[in-house]
Amino acid sequence: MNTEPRYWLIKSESDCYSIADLKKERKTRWSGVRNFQARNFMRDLMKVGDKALFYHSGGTAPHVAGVAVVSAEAAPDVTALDKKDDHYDPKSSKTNPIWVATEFSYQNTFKNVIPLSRIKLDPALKGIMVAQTGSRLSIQPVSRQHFEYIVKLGMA
DNA sequence: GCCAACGTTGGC
DNA sequence: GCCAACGTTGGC
Repeated sequence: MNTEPRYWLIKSESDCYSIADLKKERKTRWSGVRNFQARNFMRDLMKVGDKALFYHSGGTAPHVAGVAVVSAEAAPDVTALDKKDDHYDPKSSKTNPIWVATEFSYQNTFKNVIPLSRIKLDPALKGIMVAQTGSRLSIQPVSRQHFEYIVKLGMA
């Protein structure tokens, strides 16, 4: 296995759950992920203290809005077991939960949001996964360099 | 609202 | 195990 990712990008539709919501709640379970690759990142690699760019997808100008920190490791995603929940998955059960969620805590909100269009244009961010067309993965590893660069832009 | 990208499902 | 069909994500 290659080096452990320590930095992430997590997507959320801003009118569904935004960084302002996280700020208000202070922390949240990142439930509702129904993609195996994204789940595996949470289950196998995310450690308490890992940092994540909070990305708002959807809307007219998708962007990175701030930073969240992993504050608890993966635990079964209870929304998969709840028949009334939008993310209910009949294949999951208490004994075989299938889906998990880590917990994220609020760290900060960028002074300037960093639009995807900006990310795509910046040579320093060449190769970042979120800028690749059709990159639908809702949890993505980010290199330390790219993470720190975006945070610097966001807080400048 | 359109459509490209791509993950998942299911027939064979 | 292949691959076509289907569904979903998400940028535009």
